[in-house]
Amino acid sequence: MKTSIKDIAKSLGISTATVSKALNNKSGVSHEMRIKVLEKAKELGYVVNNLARGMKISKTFTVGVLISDIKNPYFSEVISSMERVLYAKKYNLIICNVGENPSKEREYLELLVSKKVDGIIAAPSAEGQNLSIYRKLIRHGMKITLFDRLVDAIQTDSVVVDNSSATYEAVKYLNKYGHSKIGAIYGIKGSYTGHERLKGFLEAVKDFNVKYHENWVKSGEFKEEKSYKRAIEILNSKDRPTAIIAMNNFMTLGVMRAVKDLNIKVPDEVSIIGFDDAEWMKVCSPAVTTVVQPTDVIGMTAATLLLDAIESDIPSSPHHVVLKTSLLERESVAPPSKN
Amino acid sequence: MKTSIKDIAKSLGISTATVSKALNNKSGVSHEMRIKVLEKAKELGYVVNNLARGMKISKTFTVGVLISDIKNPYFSEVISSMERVLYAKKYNLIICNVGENPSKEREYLELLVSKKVDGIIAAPSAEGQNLSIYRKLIRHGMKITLFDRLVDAIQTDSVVVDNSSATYEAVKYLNKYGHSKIGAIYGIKGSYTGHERLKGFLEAVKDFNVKYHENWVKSGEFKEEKSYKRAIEILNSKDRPTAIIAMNNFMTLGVMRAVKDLNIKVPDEVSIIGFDDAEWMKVCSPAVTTVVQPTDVIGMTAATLLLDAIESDIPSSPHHVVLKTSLLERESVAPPSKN
DNA sequence: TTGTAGGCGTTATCAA
DNA sequence: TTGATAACGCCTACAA
Repeated sequence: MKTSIKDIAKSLGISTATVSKALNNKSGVSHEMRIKVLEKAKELGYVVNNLARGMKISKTFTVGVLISDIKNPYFSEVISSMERVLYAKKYNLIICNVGENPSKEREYLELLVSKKVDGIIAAPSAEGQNLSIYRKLIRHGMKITLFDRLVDAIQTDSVVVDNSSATYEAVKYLNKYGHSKIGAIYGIKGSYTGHERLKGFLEAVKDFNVKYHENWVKSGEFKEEKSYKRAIEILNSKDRPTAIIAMNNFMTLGVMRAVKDLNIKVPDEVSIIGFDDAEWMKVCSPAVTTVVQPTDVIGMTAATLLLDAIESDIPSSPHHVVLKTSLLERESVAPPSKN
Repeated sequence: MKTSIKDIAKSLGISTATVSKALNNKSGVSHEMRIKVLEKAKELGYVVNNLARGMKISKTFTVGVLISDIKNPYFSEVISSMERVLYAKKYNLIICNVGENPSKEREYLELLVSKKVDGIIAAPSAEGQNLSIYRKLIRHGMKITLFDRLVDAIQTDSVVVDNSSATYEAVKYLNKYGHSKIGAIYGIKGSYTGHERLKGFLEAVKDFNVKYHENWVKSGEFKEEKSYKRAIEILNSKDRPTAIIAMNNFMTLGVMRAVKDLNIKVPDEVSIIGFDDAEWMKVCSPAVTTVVQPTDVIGMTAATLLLDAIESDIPSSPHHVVLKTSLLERESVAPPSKN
């Protein structure tokens, strides 16, 4: 536990330099000596001190992962996938769960640099208050990969999904089923994903001549409870839409709870398209047709991008990866009823 | 980014000792000097190097959290709660997602000691192959708090839930509704939670004179797919039970999918009690009556226990906290039908 | 092949 | 109040 290379050296009557070389498979040690050192190390229960090591080689094999909510299955799936690729290369990850709290984000960011992480993977806080900090970090050489929420103003690797075309396609799909009165629960206009998804929706509404009514399109602020209330309002309006699109997993849940509580038959009376995939969407009745994000690929890509940046010394221009979402057809969409 | 106290010292024409004292609010610096140092530090964008610091003070403000699956909402909820209390005291957490892979668990454990974490919160791998390692770590002074899966053989703080009485109560509840033919999908006998939950079930079966049939009680190995298959088998048996208890969230999902695919009405034709709570359980039809674990309290307690152990120098005898589960009544239980 | 010694950035002890 | 200096454990020229 607290044995150092000094102890090994002393007990073997050799120098710490030799021990270090032996332990790190460097040249300059005889085979026999290396064996002896390795054995002694095991015997003494030696474990390298990565603080000292990191200080010397300026590398900690640690990366920070900054997200808004680890309870959100989207994030835990992405993290799980990141962990897989990072672990394969012996990197650890420090989780920074910042909610939507910019000052917590700031504190964590500073903590990460003080701990000398080799890089950061971040889904920056929605409103982008800390843009300048990210920029400063990058300028100072910190490797950063952004995901989920893209910040155009930051020149660095990023991974996002085709948010606007995702909702565009959702509208198109509903339209093909004959829907021309489509409502939506969107996130937050000021956030990247919120903005993009709403944009795609509105474009499609225009392109496909879908009726638009401001009472049908409301913000659920990415939250279940808000969405539940907004959905109730929409569904209770006199001339209600025949279909509703929810723009993330929590909001989808809110909408589904709303139709359940109002005792509205899905998809007979109203069709629903969700966003993100979650276990419950396949067991609930009806199973929810939804736009799914490839969380596994998102995590892998982000981690790989960061690793590449860390391990290559020549900084290349930023890679911007845009991944495709797909519409998973289940049971919550049908042609509108004829009344 | 790469300014050190040396830079501050030099640019102010003073010694690093003074700078250090000023920065750390230690006595032995004049007020004026402290101000000057603080200003210069900000001007130069100084950030402490926690590797060097940790090396000196033997403290990293980092704890490792070792779990089997971060995608499991049980764990992500617990972690979220741990993060809250840890963050409040400026500790970071390193996530170790080990699946059910003992060698990965071993590697991560070693990584954690090499990174000099101040403590470890762990839900040890099910079969307990690495017991001796945990024991050795504790003997060497590492602070460890176990949760979810208790290992009696390890003398250290722990927090678990009253697993056996949880399933016992579930049977009792069903029995009160008139069920005397009750099936179960349990986890893995060799694991702590798997064992305990099955034990409580069997005890209740005996105490309440519930009919027992080995075809009704099968292992879902904590997995959805297995449980789905086992549930299908149970439900297709000629003399099937009138109620089924599933013993974790994934297995509950498997059972619910099974009844859905077999087109069996719940709770009219068969009653179901799940384990753990998840979003989907409240939206699916019927909403699932389930045994819920207080994930929030579990995480808080484990983190607090660890923090206490870290921050007190006199080692006290281990605290074993057992938290209560509760049965959340929703819609999936009714009296058995009369055929 | 092996060893010596300096330094990574801090903090802490002891003098000045 | 301030400063010089020795660690913490490791790696790495460079010298032997």
